[in-house]
Amino acid sequence: MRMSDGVEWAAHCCVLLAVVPPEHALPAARLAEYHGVPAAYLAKHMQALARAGIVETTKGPRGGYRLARPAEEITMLDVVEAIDGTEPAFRCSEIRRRGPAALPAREYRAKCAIHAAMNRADDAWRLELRNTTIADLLRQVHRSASPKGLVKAANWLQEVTA
Amino acid sequence: MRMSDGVEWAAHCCVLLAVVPPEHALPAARLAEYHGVPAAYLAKHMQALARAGIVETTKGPRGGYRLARPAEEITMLDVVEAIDGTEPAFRCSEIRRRGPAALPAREYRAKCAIHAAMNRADDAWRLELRNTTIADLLRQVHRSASPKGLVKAANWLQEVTA
DNA sequence: GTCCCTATACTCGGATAGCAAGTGTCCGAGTATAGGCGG
DNA sequence: CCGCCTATACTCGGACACTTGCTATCCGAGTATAGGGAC
Repeated sequence: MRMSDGVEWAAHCCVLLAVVPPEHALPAARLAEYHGVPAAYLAKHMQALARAGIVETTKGPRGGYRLARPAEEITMLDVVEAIDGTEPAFRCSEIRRRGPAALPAREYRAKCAIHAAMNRADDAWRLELRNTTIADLLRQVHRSASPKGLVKAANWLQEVTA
Repeated sequence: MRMSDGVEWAAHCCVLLAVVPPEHALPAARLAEYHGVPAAYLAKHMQALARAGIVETTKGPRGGYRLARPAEEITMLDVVEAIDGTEPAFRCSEIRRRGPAALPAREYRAKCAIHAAMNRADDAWRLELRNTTIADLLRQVHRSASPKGLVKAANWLQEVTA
């Protein structure tokens, strides 16, 4: 069970966009440059964020991406679901209804126990992701990152938004 | 992010094996027959369960699989990890260390915030799976399944273990 | 000097190849059993 | 009749094709800007 690498990229991009002044936008090429990832592929994932309403876009010169709402209101779950889809990892194929002990469909009123257990775990996972916002991540980075790194990042931002 | 279908199959097989008398064993072909799935492919997953020490095998006639320990001591997480692997779905590639704002490795003492958030969610997921045992599932099935189905399953079992 | 127009360059967006991992299958190694043979 | 031996058939186990979905890339559609020209 592997999560798409795009989730990591998208999350980092959201954190970076959260520190960009709202009147400015960052194009996909700059986001890719900052994170050292392929620009064309990152663009694909940014599209997914745009479709999900997490970021909004401006075309043309001085255009690019910006957060569509305050970082406090963007959860980790929003980002994960935008990139990876909203479907649970586990898909019950109802194999209990097959084979020699199968019964007519109406006899299966109760949910499959295994399916239910998987759903509980999935819910716990989603709850945890929902409890972390982009703003939380940003605070954490501000608190724990090396001062040198913050300065370097700020300088780079000022250069590209100039 | 898709989980292998084998997890569902393996879980159902464990539940079924939990009701087989300990002195009997069920070959992969019978397990596949009961669940209506391809025998050859199910065998592959049963091998994984055997490697993980969840089931033990007996070769030759009257051989097959049986649980290696009481159903109370086999968790859903055991089964999932046996089939799907123990690695977390999210893999941090440390892209924060790349690009124009990168620093020497020693500057990154704190864990990546995004990585940490993903790990928390992953831990919550695993905790929930660890809290459900095969015995729990079996009890749930006994309680909620249609009586007809239980009888039908019991008859089938008696036939193949005869 | 001011306004308008046009050409430009830059942006996103979706459609298109490539590849890795999961899916599905098969045949060979090993063993408990059942039957036959000898005592 | 009893015990041993052999052949058998049944089991798991790992090695081999195939398909789906993620990875990676490119080119076309649309737009804000900048520059030039007319007034």
